[in-house]
Amino acid sequence: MLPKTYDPKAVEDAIYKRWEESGAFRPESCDPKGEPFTISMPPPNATGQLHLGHAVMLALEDIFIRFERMRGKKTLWIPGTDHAAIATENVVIKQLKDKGMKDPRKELGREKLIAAIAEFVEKSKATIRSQVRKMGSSCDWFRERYTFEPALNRCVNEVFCRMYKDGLIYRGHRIVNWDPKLQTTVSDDEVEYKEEKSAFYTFQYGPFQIATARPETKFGDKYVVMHPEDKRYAKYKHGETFDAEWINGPVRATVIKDASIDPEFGTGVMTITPWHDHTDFAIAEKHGLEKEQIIGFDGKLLPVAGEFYGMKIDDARPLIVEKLKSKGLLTKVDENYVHNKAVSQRGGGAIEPQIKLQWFIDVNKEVVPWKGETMSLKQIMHSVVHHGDIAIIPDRFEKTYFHWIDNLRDWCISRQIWWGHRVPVWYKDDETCVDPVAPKGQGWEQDTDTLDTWFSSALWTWSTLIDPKKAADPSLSLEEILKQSPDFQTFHPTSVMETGYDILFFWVARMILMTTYTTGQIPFKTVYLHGMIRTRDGKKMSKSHPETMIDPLDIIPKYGADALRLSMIVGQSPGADSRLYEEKIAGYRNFVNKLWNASRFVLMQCEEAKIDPKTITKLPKTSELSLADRAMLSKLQAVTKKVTDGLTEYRLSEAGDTLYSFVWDDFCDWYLELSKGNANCAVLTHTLRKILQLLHPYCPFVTEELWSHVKSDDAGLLISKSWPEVKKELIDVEAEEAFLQLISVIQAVRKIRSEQGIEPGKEIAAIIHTQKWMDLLESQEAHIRRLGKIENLTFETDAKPHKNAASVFLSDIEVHVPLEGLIDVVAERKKLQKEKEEIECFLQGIDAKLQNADFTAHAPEKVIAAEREKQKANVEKLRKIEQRLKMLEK
RNA sequence: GGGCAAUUAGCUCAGCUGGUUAGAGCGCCACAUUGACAUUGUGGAGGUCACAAGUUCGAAUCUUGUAUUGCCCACCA
Repeated sequence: MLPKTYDPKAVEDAIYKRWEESGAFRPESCDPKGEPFTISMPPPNATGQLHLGHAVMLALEDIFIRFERMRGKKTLWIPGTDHAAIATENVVIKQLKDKGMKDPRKELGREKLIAAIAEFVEKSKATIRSQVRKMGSSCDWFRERYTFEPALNRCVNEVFCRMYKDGLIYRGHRIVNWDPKLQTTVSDDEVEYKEEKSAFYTFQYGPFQIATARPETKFGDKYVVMHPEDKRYAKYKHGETFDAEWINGPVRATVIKDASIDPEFGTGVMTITPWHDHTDFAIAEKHGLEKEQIIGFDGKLLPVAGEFYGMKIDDARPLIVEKLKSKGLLTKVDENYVHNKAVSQRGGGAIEPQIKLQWFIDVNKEVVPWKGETMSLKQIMHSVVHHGDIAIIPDRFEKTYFHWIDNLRDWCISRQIWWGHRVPVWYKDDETCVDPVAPKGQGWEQDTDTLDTWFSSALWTWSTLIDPKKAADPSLSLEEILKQSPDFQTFHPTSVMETGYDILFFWVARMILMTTYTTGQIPFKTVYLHGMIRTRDGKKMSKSHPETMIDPLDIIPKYGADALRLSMIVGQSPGADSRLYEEKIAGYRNFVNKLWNASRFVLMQCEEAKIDPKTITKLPKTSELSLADRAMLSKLQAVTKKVTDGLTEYRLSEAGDTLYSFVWDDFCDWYLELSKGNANCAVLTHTLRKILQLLHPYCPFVTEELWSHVKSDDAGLLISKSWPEVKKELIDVEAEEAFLQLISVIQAVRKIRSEQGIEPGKEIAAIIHTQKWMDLLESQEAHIRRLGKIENLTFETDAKPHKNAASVFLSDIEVHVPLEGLIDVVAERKKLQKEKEEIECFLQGIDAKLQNADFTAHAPEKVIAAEREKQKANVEKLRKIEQRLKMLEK
């Protein structure tokens, strides 16, 4: 016999092991003729622990996969981890520093640091693997991949070189986002803007007033820019020069007219610092102006700063202002100026724009063949979503996606860190060699930069499907490797890419870019974006506030993986943030336990009837079924359809919610209750089995465990069981309707009990006046007695009023419970009066509606018919209430 | 500055293309309790569906505007 309470801790790990050993996670175990269904798991960063974001991702993808697997598709879910270049290098460097090392990069050197990181990553991968298992993820571990493995490196190198040859990758001096703290460039998407209040200074610069928040960049300024239409400065001509006294003495400056200047802002004139500002750089490029570096890559001022040379910019700023002030050049200070400061998403330090020799991907060059046209990478990215090759759920993100593409600049892909795929370019004297493998001969030095981690992640959907052995064969081209990799041929393009909306640009867009370019295929057909999980107050969970964090690893032992999964999926709509807190998880834990006990009940009924549930293989004939049986089986068909449709259309929350209320409200609260006394074990078992099947994608552990107790002998694991089909012959609308009537009678009796304050346990009698439901109710007498706790039950067709009886009027039935002088006539009258008024008011509304010619002309017949029904039922009810009131008058 | 979303019960949220007297979970109140389940059951209280105007026979649902909140993008020297 099952224990009274479900204990997930006791069974989850063993069940997972059984699944894994059965081979059920592998596509090889599926029907070979099944249509492929593939998901590439977004690889968690190999930096440590899984968090709730991963848990959501794993739960959603596991639901997709389990559902499609049960539906007979050849499903493949590839797990993996990401080497997460900057993030991982940071973590390890920090760890080494905590151990007392001052500058790990210098002290260890490239080789040793990489070895240290690799060691850390291996440990971290092991942790992640076990955590992914804890969530119940049914992914194919034999195909686990890693973004920094040799096969991936091969792909990265091949793609890089091909893009270089196509002119899509170039090296150039361009303004980039420099992170002085991490000593590397970062891409535009890795820069965040934080609001900051700072002083805003206005200085005298020759005849002009110029405003700036960053006086420390102004040493090299020798251009003043203004709008060509600005009348205030009409007398100055473009290209004209003037002399000005400046920080370190006199300078000669040139006037530049450019329409990008906002005449309304500040004084309408500014000086520019092309080396350290994106906008200024663009102006300088346009007019062919000189550029000069002011701030070094270490964040300190260069010799151009004169006496301030070598100072950190933050320290120098007040001194520079002081100096200009003493020279009488400071004309105004606004202390409350609010502007956005660029900070590094990774390191958190200030970002300093710098001009640097870097590698870029050109997103505008139209050289890529796509569907018979030659397009730029930007255009392809736009096209595949625009033409519906790729659908984004929810679709509003398509707009965001297009907007991002429109604003996309060339992607800076080189990084000055050591952990990552190294740029496959070699230099020797003046020669440059771009090739996947190192050139032969002495003296070649490989480029010291590594690639943006998203460069390799962008290849994820297809690089994980290539055969690593083929990838190791240098004689094969990338095309040949793809052609000779059966997994790639079978499983690509993948079916669904499920990930958080926060990496739509970082990752999803880049996969589209790189995969269409490399393979000529889209990477996936559907993008499903989930929202962020927030705290109860709607705040972000952050590491800096540990009390706000919910750690899946704390939750799983306490509530079970199933409860956690449900709490993150039900009530959550795609793309929308949701809040998670323990009470919610506990609620689903209760649900899982309810299911457990319902199964226990079924098993007990079978035991009592001396029927082994494992021998039950089919349902009894319809003629042998009770009303409740037929109603239940009928309802089960509707639920099966709704859940199947919901899962097919990615409405997971709705389908989950349907199951939740079906199990709790219909199956447990009514069907099981009605089964007490005369249980039909075959129907009970059948229904429970179907429920377990339908719920399996949502809560795989508990359903698998229960399945082992109720399945038929020849059935294997639930994970490999086929998905329930809708059986039309079991749909029985009449039974469902009759069942509702039965329930309302029982509820009516309960209500009277409650309203009249009838003592608990005290048996009462009820008289039921029926019209058309007479036969039904008589046949259900035992149920009504038991569930309504009624001693005597009388059915009458003529509506003779009973004096000392409380009444409830249903549309077709009225129920009276005779009370021995207990009835409070005044209260009863008041209640009925109120009810009467309500019905009258309601009937007036319906009358008006039905009288309205426009309504009868426009409304669909179904709606009109429903209104008529309502009217009839309520008129009848009203009549009864009036009769009853008259009687009470006496 | 541009864009996207949200606003429904004390809290967290459903409510699909307009059509029963607007729902659920948690919380709250009352009652129940030996045998599936206290991780329970029954009953109940609680809502001018943010506001305003419009379209319609009919609006939580569609349109427009307003307010509040959140997010994304751009960025101003």
